[in-house]
Amino acid sequence: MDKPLRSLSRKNWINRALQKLTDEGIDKVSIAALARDLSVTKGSFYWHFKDREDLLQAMLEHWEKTGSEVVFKEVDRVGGDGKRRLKHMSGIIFKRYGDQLNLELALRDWGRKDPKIGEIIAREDERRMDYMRGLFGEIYDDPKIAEAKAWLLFSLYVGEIIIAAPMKEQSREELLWACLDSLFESKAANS
Amino acid sequence: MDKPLRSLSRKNWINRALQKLTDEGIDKVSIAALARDLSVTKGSFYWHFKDREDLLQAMLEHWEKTGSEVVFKEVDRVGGDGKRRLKHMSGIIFKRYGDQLNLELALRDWGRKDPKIGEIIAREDERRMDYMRGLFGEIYDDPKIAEAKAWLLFSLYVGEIIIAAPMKEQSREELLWACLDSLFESKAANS
DNA sequence: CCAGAAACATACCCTAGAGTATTGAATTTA
DNA sequence: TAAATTCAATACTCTAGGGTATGTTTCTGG
Repeated sequence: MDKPLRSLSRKNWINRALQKLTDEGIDKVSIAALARDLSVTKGSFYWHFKDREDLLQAMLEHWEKTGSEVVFKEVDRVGGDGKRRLKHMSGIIFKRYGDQLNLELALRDWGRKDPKIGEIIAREDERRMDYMRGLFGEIYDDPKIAEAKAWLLFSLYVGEIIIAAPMKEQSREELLWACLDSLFESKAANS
Repeated sequence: MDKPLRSLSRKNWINRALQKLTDEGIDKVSIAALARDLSVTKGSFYWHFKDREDLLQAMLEHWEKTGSEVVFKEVDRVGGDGKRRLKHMSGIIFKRYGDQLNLELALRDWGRKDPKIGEIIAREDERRMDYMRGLFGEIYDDPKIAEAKAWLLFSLYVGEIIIAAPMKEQSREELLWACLDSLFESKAANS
């Protein structure tokens, strides 16, 4: 099925580039450095890609395809009420590890520097918020409360990536679930 | 009081550099670019600084001096119980705007690339978490709950900076305060 | 008014990286 | 087997940036 290993494919380049983006940020995603990593010369790169922009575009497309849409689909497939789906989704998110989280961060940082990328990230974020706001809407009558809860959960997702402080009272898993539970304890709940 | 404007000071360079860091990330903090911005040549830079490392160090020191310690001092000065201090602190944080938040983000991104910077950020984060955990400890008996609440609040602080989705049910201020209120509504509260 | 220092300019070297054009080798395909 | 296609190497150009060495101006105190 796979193409012979002796020759590289676009996908090889994209994967390496995503790794570099994860590790060192978008500015360090240089053709020269990638070529060194892949033990080839730039001649190969310019066969597979028009220019650097072409590569960056391809990286984005790859990310969008493996984004949150996949998670939503899976959560909806299993089903359940709002609370159940939120817990299901959080379980998936909490299971993500190192590189996956760092890629998310590196992309967001890229988005802050480049407005074009920023818009893509923003659309993705809006989809996520819409989804979570909808689920919390099943739990809380007040749409303002539902939005606040959704925002807190979203913040929890991204906060974990960015906060560098150690947990002192419990493990990471324990803490995240305690945070989630905290979001379901409210006088304003209607179900 | 001020030195004559015709000649630049270290502080001028540092400020410009922090601005560049905020706007375009640490990789774009180049001596050449800063010199262009300041309408001088590199000759000036190397009078005020030994090399680029010297500048980056100076930028960090400036940030550490204007960090969270200032906020803690102010909150403790006004005083009150845990809940009151947390609200007071949040009021200060929520008032921060554009550049100040983006600098925070840019620094964290820098910290992810450079382990030495990462450690400085981590120490700062730990101080912040310790402070908030202590205050929530006044409200919740269970230290695990207190830590979770502190983590959620910290996540809210940083989440606001990074999440690009628009609020749809309320203004930014309303939402943030609704989030904060949500953190104080718990069956496990003891006061 | 002049010596020295402070602040900057000029001119240079060196490296990294984007991009192009041409060439060369391996594989397919006819 | 010969030709075409695929993939990569080589050899260049051009620009940006770090760093150094040295020249030039402007300010300041004696």
